[in-house]
Amino acid sequence: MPDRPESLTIGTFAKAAGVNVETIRFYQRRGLLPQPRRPYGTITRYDSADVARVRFVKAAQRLGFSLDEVAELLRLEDGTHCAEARVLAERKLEDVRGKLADLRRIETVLVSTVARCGRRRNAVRCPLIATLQASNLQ
Amino acid sequence: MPDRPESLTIGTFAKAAGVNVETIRFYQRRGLLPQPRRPYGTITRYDSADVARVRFVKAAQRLGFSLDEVAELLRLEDGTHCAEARVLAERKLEDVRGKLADLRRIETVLVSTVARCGRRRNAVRCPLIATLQASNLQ
DNA sequence: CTTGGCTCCGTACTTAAGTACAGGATACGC
DNA sequence: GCGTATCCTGTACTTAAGTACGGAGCCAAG
Ligand SMILES: [Zn+2]
Ligand SMILES: [Zn+2]
Ligand SMILES: [Zn+2]
Ligand SMILES: [Zn+2]
Repeated sequence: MPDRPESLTIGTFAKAAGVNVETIRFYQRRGLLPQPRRPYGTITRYDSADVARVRFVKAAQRLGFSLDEVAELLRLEDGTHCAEARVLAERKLEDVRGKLADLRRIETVLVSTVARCGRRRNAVRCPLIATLQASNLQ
Repeated sequence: MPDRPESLTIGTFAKAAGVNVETIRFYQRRGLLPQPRRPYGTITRYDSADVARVRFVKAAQRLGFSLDEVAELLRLEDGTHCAEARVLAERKLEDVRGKLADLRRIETVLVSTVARCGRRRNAVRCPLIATLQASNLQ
């Protein structure tokens, strides 16, 4: 990472991290990034460590961690709390598997619902709508 | 459905539909249920058709339709627009399959991440955290 | 040394799907 | 005919993850 240290204004920082400025400020308010402690009347500078931190947040988000959960992960950032980090990841894996099960069930119902639709033998009404109205869906 | 017609107050209606009163009013504001056109100073009564309508909303929601989408489905409620209903359902099925693919990818990454965690050979740091920091996750 | 573009900070708005509540009217049981 | 349960209406709050904006302040180029 050839990066001049302490050289980024918030705008270039945001661009480098692939988010926009408002998101940076939002993360500062949320404690995901340190508050900009400026001696008042100065412009804060950021470096590649800050960029890495935002990338960390985004990577964890892509795995389904909420910002609160990411904050927890960041507290373990020094990497000396393997057990705690593992618990968080395993819990998230359970979440993901739960959602997968829900979606598979929904997929099945939708497939059969679509199949019934358009296949109306001698019915006047759309069987898809009728099915929803009958509410015989789990 | 042995149900005295036009007999339900909003409270019993809500109970019968399995939602609470505020939700009924919310649906009225959102146009999912008709506005209570009362001759002023009277209490609106509801019947089993209203209950069925709320159940329809809930059934569609369980399949992942948003309230806006449910409103669209309700516009097709007479069942004479089979093609339109089918398009909506097929679009939703695509949504669901997209989400499934995302979650399967996330599951894979989480499984390997958890596996790396705790299995730190001669590293000082937790490999799970290190992985997130490296941001080498799709 | 001015001008235009960033930056800073605080506040308010956004979406979705409700939930909560205040203040007043009405209906029902006894 | 009184108490209270229920209703009606409107407004504001909730969560999550931002987005938008307004008024200053700072800074660098010309
Ligand atoms: Zn620890
Ligand atoms: Zn049509
Ligand atoms: Zn159909
Ligand atoms: Zn670990």
